[in-house]
Amino acid sequence: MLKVSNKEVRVRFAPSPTGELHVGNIRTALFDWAYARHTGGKFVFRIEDTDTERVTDEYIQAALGTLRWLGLDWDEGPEVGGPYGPYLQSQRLDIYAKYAKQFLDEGFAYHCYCSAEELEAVREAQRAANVAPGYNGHCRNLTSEQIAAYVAEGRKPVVRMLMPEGSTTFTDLIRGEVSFDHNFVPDFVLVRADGSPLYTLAVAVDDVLMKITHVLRGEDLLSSTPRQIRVYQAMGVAPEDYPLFAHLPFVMGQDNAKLSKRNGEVSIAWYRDAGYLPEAICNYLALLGWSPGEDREDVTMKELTELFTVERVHSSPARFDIKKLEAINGDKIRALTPNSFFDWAMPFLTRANVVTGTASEIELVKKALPIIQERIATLSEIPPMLKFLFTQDFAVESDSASKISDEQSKKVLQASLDRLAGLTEWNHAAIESVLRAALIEELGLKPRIAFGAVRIAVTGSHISPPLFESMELLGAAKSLERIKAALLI
RNA sequence: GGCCCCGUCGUCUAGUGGCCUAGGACUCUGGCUUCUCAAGUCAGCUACGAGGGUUCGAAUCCCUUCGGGGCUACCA
Repeated sequence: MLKVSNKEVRVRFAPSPTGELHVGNIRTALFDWAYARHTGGKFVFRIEDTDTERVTDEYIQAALGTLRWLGLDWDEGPEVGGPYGPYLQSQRLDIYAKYAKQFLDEGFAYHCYCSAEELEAVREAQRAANVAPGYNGHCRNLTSEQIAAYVAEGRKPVVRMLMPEGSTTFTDLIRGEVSFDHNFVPDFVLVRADGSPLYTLAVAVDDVLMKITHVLRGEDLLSSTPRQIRVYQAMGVAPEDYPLFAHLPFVMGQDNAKLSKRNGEVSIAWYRDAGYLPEAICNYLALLGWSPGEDREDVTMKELTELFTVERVHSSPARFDIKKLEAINGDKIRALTPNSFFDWAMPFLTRANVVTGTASEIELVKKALPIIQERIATLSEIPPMLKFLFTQDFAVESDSASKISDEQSKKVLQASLDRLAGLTEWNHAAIESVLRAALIEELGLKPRIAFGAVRIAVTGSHISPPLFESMELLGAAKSLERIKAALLI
């Protein structure tokens, strides 16, 4: 039975930045963060960079930037420090070395001189014999003569943990009791031949030293848990002080399985550049493997911290569906205040070279944003939608041009031009009223036909923000000029 | 192959023995609204993987089976 503890909750997110963080990583980070905030505990951010071959400083920086952008603030970790630092494993090598030596001295681990080739041969044989694969314990009880011989050969040993007979059983907060027979948990390597530590050592040592109380991580680490627990035992940690484990279900790609570049495994930076809001990404990701219940789906970051519990995380994997993310993003955009929508929009407009940022442009942007706020799902749709208001070299889109080259369109445009030219007050209500009179009543046309032609002439496309508002914002001079020009198409 | 995890509409999920002729959301289809596109709104399609039990009663408990996934590294 789980013991109720009144210790302060300490949760860690400990990625190994061998690439940019993707939605799966972030979902884990989000749950870690939400759980820490929900319980009033600490959110610890640790970098697992023991794999020096694959982890790069660039990826580490990107990881920090991603969490910050998403609003997942950490209480301890890189840049902010904390009482149990350093929080980069590459800076804790002496600590791991100390424990490795201690395990060796106390008989929990031993030197293994087997070469990669020998190990591979053993695995081959095991596969062929159809028995459980894993280290065969060859170096467990080497005599001093054997050791001397290996050393003489120039072999450098790894440090290998000795898994005793028996089994390891623990209670996963999401999956219940899980048990592994040690026959299927072979002796594992703690320290490489070059003296550098492996994840298996570092993760367990750090979780203990950093006083981590809850380990919420991906399901792929479920089967490494017995190894981690063995390290706790070697460290002399009492069972009641082991962290509690909760293995989160996978986030999988659109179609079948595994996240890939094609479906979801793209960096969060990609989503940022594509115009997704942090709140939307977090809200959507929160729904992958968790739900607030009561037919609710829309949650703010604050609500997430209030509602999130591991009890409501379920055990089956979830498919990443960008369509739903998009829908949620649209909802979040619509919920933005005018000021904050403006703040989000400007970088997209400048990056797309639609505006440069002059005072007059900003004024126009502020007037234009309200008419498009409810018609977009991502911020990247803003530039193409507002381009017609700012462009210096206006031209009707080629596929729309053909729709206004017929006789009827010419009549519509000419009539519009005549009436609009006489307009003394240039505002959307006035524009609408004269155009309705001229096109709908006098020419007897259907609104969609009549206004469609004007829309193409003025905005350059058959899809645009509301026509009359668009014309008001464009101004009389440009609007008339464009209609005139369209007459010549 | 072995070990471990998982299995409700196409997708995310609600559901912890009777409230379930299974609810919500996204997608899709159709309608309304309508100056286009959206938004809004109404309706529709579609699910408890299968087979056995237990029980008055099962999506919910048990067993088997099938299917999916993970691990099986001097990666994490």
